[in-house]
Amino acid sequence: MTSQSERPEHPEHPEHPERPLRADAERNRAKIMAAAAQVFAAQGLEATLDEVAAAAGVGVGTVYRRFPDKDALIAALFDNAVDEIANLAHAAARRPNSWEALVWFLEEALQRQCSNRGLRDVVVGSTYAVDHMAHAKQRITPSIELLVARAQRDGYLRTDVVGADFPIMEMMISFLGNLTASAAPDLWRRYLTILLDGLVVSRSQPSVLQDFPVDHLVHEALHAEHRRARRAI
Amino acid sequence: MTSQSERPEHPEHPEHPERPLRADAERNRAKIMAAAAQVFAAQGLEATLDEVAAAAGVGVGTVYRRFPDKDALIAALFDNAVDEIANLAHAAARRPNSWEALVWFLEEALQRQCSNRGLRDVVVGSTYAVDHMAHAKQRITPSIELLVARAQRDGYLRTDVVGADFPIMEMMISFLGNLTASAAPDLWRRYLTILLDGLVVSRSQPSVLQDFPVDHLVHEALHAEHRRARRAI
DNA sequence: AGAAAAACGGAGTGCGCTACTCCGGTTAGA
DNA sequence: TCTAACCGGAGTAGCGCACTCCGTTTTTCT
Repeated sequence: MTSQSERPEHPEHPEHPERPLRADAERNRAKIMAAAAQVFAAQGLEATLDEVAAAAGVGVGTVYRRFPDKDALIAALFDNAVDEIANLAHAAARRPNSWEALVWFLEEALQRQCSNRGLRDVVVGSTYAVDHMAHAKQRITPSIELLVARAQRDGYLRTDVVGADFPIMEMMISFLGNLTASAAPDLWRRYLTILLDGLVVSRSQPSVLQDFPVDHLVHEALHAEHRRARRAI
Repeated sequence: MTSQSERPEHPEHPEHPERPLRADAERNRAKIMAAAAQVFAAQGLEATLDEVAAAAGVGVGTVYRRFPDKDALIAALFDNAVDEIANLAHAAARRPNSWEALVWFLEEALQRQCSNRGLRDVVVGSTYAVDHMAHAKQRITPSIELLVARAQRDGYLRTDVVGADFPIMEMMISFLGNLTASAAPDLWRRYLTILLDGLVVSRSQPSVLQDFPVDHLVHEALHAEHRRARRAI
């Protein structure tokens, strides 16, 4: 990511990024990235950098020594996540059956999105990593377009949907996934199945739906969510 | 709503709520409710009571004179919204065709939910009106259960879903609805159609999908959302 | 080993934001 | 006309969090 605005020289982010970090610094950098991924995935972007530092076992100062600000850290994580999903799309494209390729991609991508609240926050309205979104879109869109076109050509997928419908449906489902992540990490699959049953051209009977104690789970999930918001106990 | 915890006597909320308000006070109360409904629906519960007051054309003091705190105002609005949806469910139950009844209910309920961000905030994790949720659930659940059971009995609705699936699917869709409310207030209908195509027992071809310039709209919607979050311009 | 450079920790700071209060002025209604 | 009820909105209090600063520790180089 090239710095598009000449950032005022931060004392501890020298103009020679080539010089390798000291061993302990590099170790800490890795610990920070891992911890941040964990914390932001679990709590979303409102998580404090203090929390991230604590999870990484370092001080906040150390975090700020590696990343100029919260946004930079989040942007780095976001780029990683985008990479991963872009790779999934490519991998899917190499599958023989075009319907299974599409389904496989959706399942894999959603597995990531549903367990990553931070990802949702970036996509949906946070102020973080705003300028990385466009790049992510460019990166992923064409692959999805391809998967969709093939599934339609082969007569599996209804022809009145377009590539752009898929990110939307993914957002819908991953929203639910985030909500129920703690109570029932796989509940979203139930609704993906229903949605897929709505996306095939025709069918004579429903696909099998994974069973869940739905009523109970919803109660649990919302309760957990309310506790989360209350920020204590 | 009975006050379940003996609230310390607020000077301006006397113990005789029977005494009618003065004419201007009553007028203002109505203006506040209307403005609050509007503002919270549009912006969600993070909207300030200052904003509500401004929209109502009164001072903040006036708002606090009628409602002990923000939570009370929100709770009152929430109860209204729940009433409305409960009535929809009852009305739906009186329709002759059980499938059309279910579809009608979903469309009407979602129309409300999709244009009301505050409603979502209450349901999903806000700290406001927490204790009103249980009541709302009791109020609405049985009616939905009935609509579902009938549609299943008549062979329209797949039998592996349960009543509790519907609030979940509604949440999924209304999440999207809130997101795209400004850019394309009806986009959610597209995905409801697909979902419904996944909920019928069988079908030989897809239902007609309302057409949208989806790619463009998503871009718009997310952009708008990011601006909203930035809180300026 | 010893010195210089690099990195560390985490208490502290500043700031923005918002729920709520307070009181001098205004209005309804008898 | 008189007073109790009501109004407005500037001000307050307090929190939460991004970020800084500096005394201390660790690495690395000769």
